[in-house]
Amino acid sequence: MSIEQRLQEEVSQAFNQLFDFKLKPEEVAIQPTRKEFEGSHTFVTFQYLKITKKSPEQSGQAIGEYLRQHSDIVQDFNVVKGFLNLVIADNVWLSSLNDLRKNENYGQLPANGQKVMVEYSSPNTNKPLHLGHLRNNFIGYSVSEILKANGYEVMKVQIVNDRGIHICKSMVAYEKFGDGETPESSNTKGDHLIGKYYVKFDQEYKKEIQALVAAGKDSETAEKTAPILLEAQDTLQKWERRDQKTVDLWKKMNGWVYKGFDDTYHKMGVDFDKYYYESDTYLLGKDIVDQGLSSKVLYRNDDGSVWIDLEEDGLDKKLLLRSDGTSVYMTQDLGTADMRHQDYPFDKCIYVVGNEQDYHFKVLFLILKKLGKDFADGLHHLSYGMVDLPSGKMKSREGTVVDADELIADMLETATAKTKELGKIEGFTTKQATALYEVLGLGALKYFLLKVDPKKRMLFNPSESIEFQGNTGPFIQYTHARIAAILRRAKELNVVEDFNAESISLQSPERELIRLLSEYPLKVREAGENYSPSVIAQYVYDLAKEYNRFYAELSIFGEEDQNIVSFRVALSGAVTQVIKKGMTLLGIIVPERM
RNA sequence: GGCCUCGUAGUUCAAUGGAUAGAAUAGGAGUUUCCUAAACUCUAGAUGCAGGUUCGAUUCCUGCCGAGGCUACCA
Repeated sequence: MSIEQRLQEEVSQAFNQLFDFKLKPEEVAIQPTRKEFEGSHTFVTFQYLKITKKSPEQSGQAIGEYLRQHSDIVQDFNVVKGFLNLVIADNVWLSSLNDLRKNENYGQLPANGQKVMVEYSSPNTNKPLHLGHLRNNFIGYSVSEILKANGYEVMKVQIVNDRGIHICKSMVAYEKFGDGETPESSNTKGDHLIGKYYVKFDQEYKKEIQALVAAGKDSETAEKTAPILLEAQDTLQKWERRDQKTVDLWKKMNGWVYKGFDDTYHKMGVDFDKYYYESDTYLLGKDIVDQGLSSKVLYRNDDGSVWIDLEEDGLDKKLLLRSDGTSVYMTQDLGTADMRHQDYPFDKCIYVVGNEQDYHFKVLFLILKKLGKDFADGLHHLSYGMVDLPSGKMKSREGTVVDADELIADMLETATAKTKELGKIEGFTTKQATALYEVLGLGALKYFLLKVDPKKRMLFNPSESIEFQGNTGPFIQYTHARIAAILRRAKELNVVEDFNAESISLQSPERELIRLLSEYPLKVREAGENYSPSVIAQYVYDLAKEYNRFYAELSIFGEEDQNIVSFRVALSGAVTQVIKKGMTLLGIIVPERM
């Protein structure tokens, strides 16, 4: 049982004894004590005054007095206004350190028998990945790891948007201007090559529009009738008719893109258990629409189109089948959700998708619920905010995107330069040094994107956002490497990590470190409940920061008392383990030296 | 227009309705015969505006101002 839980029990007993009131232990609100007061746990009395029928101060005093006399773990207390600050005995801290040290699975909750599907990444195949995708992928991967730590069985999937007008645009431009170029012939990553033709399409399209306008057409007509656009639409129709030549080209070009994506995913350190392809799923959902019609959840218009009316729920009417009987995005998503639930009978399914689709998912989930799908309650849209640039939103057509591959390469370069400048790679082989640069560059990038609450929009300034000092990935990695050095030295000196708790009186950074360590499982749970890697990121930073304070203030091997040396080495070992676990949840590797 | 987010130090981010609103960075001042200075210490600096609910509001409610998003028989 954690210290917090024990306190809840004891406060509950105090209420029973002092005020003859049955307060459930889980209803006892304990919060961390602010730095400037003595103690580690604080019980706030205000909300219980109706029960105690005393002033805040008197209530705190009474409960504090009771705990000091009857509690096994409370050594002392003080009351400031209505806040009862509790001081936990050192031996309690020390034994809790020993408990968590011995627990290899510390922070890993037991399996809860529930299955979760996490969908993330899900790119279009007409252009390379960009900064927004990086945030998506890092969040998706990290949330999957966090859910595993919370006892879920996790299936990571993505649905590749491999068909549609966008890829046809690249295809048309490639046929017109490609001249047989391949990734090999031009030494270009496949996804970048396709992206090049997507941009080319847009340039030609704009030229044609201008020409048409110059010839006297109004701009709206020009936009709709530009020959190259008609060609793209024609290509889409040929694709849907399974025209062999079109399908062959489509396969070839998508193949190039997948190779490029795989390369980027590999560099990013993310992976998937299963891929879905929209070319396989875009026709799904019609049978669900039929069911919906017969159960009268949906209705058919005079022109034959099928709709659902969500106005009672404060939303609009939504189209589900066009008048010509073809489906729309929503239809396909209905079908896909149903199919995925059959593939993998999940209890929860998390869609990691940007917040511009908030409305879409609200509608999707509501329709599934109205159609009586029992899995609808387990669906969750993990809606994350856009990554903005100082110039505003990224727009691929305006060339203001930050390319994922380029950014990763930049990070590596910066990490390399920084490391060399600090002269930190003495004794490293070239291979080790390269590996370290990757770990640091990627760590900085991932931490930067994950430390912010996913829900919030965030700003990325290419020239100054990624730092290696302060609240950053490398700061935490550095702390880990420092501790690793301590542990290596301890091994050389044959320091045993077992210590005698009786004779140790804790210094404040030591007590604070153990307190932080004991919070870790709570943070894992909080991160899981909120689908928020940022909870872990902030926590690991706090832990690393506190360790550095400890490191600066107290000597480990300079201490004469060998028992204290053992204790400090043991504490360091526990800190490094938790840092590593936490960073692993974020998908960030921590180095042994740097 | 309607609907949904969001406004916190110069800047980028924190804060289950709790105490004197935390960090980082940029600024100022320091720390290395001592386990890695990518570190540590000190200093200065913020809740858009106006009301309301509450013992207590950055947090909840209303209005205003400002930023962004959604509002396709596109995906």
